[in-house]
Amino acid sequence: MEYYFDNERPIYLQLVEMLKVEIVSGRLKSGEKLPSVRDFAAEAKVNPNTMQRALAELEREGLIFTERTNGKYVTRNESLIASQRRTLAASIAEDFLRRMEQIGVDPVTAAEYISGNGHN
Amino acid sequence: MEYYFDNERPIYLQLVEMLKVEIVSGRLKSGEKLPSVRDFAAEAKVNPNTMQRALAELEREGLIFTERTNGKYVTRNESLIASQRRTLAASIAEDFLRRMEQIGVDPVTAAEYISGNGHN
Amino acid sequence: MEYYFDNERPIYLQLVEMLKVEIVSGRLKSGEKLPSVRDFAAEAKVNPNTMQRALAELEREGLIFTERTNGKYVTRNESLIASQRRTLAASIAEDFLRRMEQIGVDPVTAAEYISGNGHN
Amino acid sequence: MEYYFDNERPIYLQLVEMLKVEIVSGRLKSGEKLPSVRDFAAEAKVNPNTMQRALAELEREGLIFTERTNGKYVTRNESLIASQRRTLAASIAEDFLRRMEQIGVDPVTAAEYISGNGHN
DNA sequence: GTGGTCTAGACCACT
DNA sequence: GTGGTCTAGACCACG
Repeated sequence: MEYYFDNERPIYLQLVEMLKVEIVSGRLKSGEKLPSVRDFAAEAKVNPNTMQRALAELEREGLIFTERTNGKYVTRNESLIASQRRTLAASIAEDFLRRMEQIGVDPVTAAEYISGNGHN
Repeated sequence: MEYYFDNERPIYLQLVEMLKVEIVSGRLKSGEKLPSVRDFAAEAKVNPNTMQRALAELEREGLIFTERTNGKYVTRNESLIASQRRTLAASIAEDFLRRMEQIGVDPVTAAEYISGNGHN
Repeated sequence: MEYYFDNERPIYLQLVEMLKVEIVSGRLKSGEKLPSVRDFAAEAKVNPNTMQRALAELEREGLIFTERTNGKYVTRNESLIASQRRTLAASIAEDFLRRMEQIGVDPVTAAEYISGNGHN
Repeated sequence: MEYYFDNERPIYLQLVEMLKVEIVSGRLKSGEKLPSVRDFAAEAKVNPNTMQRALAELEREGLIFTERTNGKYVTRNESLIASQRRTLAASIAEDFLRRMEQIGVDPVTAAEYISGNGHN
């Protein structure tokens, strides 16, 4: 996994988003053990505290859990993962429609670009 | 119009994209005279050379034209603008599907998030 | 306000509890401006980051809110404060009954110590 | 039994309280022989002198007595134990009301949290 | 001056 | 070696 950060938003929030994508996509599997905070931070080239903060946020959302002194794991609650996927998908869809509206394309026409009917 | 740039890509290319959106959306109207390069650059807080480069690229694509000693104008070729809108829309749609695939949502399901049927 | 911390639990959590008590008791009034994070930290003799963490937690719970570049304020949502007071009271009551049970006093007898009937 | 001490108060006093709870709750039975001071101290992970001091205090209050060369025993005076239980219960009740007052809950409302009527 | 973020480095409990 | 916490100090955007 590649980590690119822009300077506009907090790194820890960008980490949260990227990790969330990894989880809901299944690339980080339900129940899978994560690297140690230190290793994970090194991999992403951020300070361990920053990674810790991101993981704490994911834990707060229930997507990962901690076994004390042992490590952190992706939640085994697959329905929660599915729910988060739907939420993410909805926000991606919203963003899509917003960008389409920005260039003067109404939602119905926008939908045609997805379902692949009668244009271009 | 707000101008935010990230450091990952050339600023002039980001300008090209933003200006293209302004044109195909109609916020910059067909035939409308643009501000002087100097003013335009000041408005976007970039170096005039950078703005010049972005406008040259738009001219190369036919979206604007120059009246020597007089200024630059948005093209009056509305079918070209429409064509560019379709191209932009197609790339936005492509990006949408790519992001959906990233999180494990197939195109058919993705389309339902747009047409608003049977998900969530 | 006096700040004493024990070493068994994180300082920031102890801060959260103490500040919550201040708010639900009304000593920190609804809508009242808090001291700056730095001043507040100095007053409590903790590192500003620690105070920041405690305040972030209170904000997450909705008990305080931030006006960017301006300061932090106690929520104006008085029903939320009342709700938190009930929650806190319930946990204090639970603790009371637990301690009474610890020394072999059943809940009914325990209640008499509160309502002040026929014992001692 | 678990022994946790905070650093704010003398350990021997904390021991006194914990042992008193054990006695009035009946987990240490009337007439029961206590472990040797040495063993008792080891169990609680404190210095034998500290344990000795705690037991001396309990003896002063009559809750335990010493058979010279033989060991220490919980008092057989059950009415004293019962009296101590009432005293302890009263102080727990007092603490409860104090904490409730701290958060702005008056005694009558506090009592309802115990009897379980008409709140929340 | 405000809050927010990030880094570096340390110490702790737990196993 | 693990996560958790704390401190110190720095930089940033915003107004």
